[in-house]
Amino acid sequence: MALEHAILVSLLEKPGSGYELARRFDRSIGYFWTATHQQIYRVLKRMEGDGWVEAREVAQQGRPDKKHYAVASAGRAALSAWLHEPIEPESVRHDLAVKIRGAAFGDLSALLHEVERYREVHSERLTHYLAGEVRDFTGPDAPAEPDTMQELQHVVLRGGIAYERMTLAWLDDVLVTLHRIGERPAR
Amino acid sequence: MALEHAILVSLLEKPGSGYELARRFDRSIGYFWTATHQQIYRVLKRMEGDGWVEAREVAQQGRPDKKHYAVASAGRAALSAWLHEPIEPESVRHDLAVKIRGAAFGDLSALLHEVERYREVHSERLTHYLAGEVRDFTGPDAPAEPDTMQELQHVVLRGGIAYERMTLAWLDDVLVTLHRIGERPAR
DNA sequence: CAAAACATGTAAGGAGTTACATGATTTC
DNA sequence: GAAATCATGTAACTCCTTACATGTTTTG
Repeated sequence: MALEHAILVSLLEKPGSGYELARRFDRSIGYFWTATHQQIYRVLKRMEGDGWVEAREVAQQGRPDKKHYAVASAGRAALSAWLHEPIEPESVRHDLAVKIRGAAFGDLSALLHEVERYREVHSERLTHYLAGEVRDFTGPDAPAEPDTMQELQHVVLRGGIAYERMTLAWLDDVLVTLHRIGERPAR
Repeated sequence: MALEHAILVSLLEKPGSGYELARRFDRSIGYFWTATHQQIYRVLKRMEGDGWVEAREVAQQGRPDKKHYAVASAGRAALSAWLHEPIEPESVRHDLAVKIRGAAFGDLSALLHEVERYREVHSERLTHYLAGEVRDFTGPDAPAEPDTMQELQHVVLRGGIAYERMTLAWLDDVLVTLHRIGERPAR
């Protein structure tokens, strides 16, 4: 389980409300750990009960009150303990791979559409990541001498970029393979 | 949800018992969809109730009886329907990325060990995949003219190989970044 | 003789998803 | 006037993990 820890990291990078966290999980940290607002509010409440985070109610005019969360010392300790704990590299769940092998017993053209759709999604993600890299790390507005936090954020982003590029190349391989199967005489 | 569908694909490739399926989920299909035997027995029972698979009890001497499962026509139809259904590319859960960003607020040397451990695991997986590729697809014992099922299995395996290579290169990038951070003067 | 392989399950709990609920303000 | 944004929650359900349970045979 790492949602608690992802929240701790995000709050250490910048304190904020559950709502703000939920939005960060739609970008930034959400690129490698997803969570919905329902999950976040539930876990945040538990973390507050455990003393990992501290909430401060902020009254706002015209808007609902919000709870501003910051990491408490017990939260920092919990994060540190987790960093020392060895974790098994996560198990993979890759629907498309199942679909590809399933297509041998079904409809190859349905698979073709699905692969093309995946290609578009991953292509957009890559564009998005590359834009973020320029904005935050390599462009003219980026810090000339990044600190540790920024260096680490950047290397994680480079991982996302490498993943998307690899995936696009593989999806092309899948498309070529599907065409080859489609063109040859049935055996 | 795709465990049902992964089971259908595996049983179409080769019928077998729940126990045999569980072992396949430790290799082969398990490379991109994991499941424990508890999950498999439970889902298999539900699938039998839904008429997706048919079981035949096989008495054995010296061993517990086993149930030999094969896909029924309703199962084939369900798989085909799923192949036509567009699926969102899966959401990512990457513990190590969370740990890397968390290391900015914790212990960089703990992270270093963890990255090296990951490197070993992925290196072993790559070796294992490559051996499987030679055995089943490119070596002298492999079929000269692969059928559709084998072509598709091969392209999925190539995806796994590409993933492991990309991951190893990225982990090296992470190691280099960590060394650079460690060597420079603190800011 | 111990451990691994064969074979199938139950039970409890934690994690994640989907739907429902409310209500003001700002933007198009 | 509708839709999106801000802000927080509950409830029900499915899914997944971990631990427990049983008993034989083959292999080292």
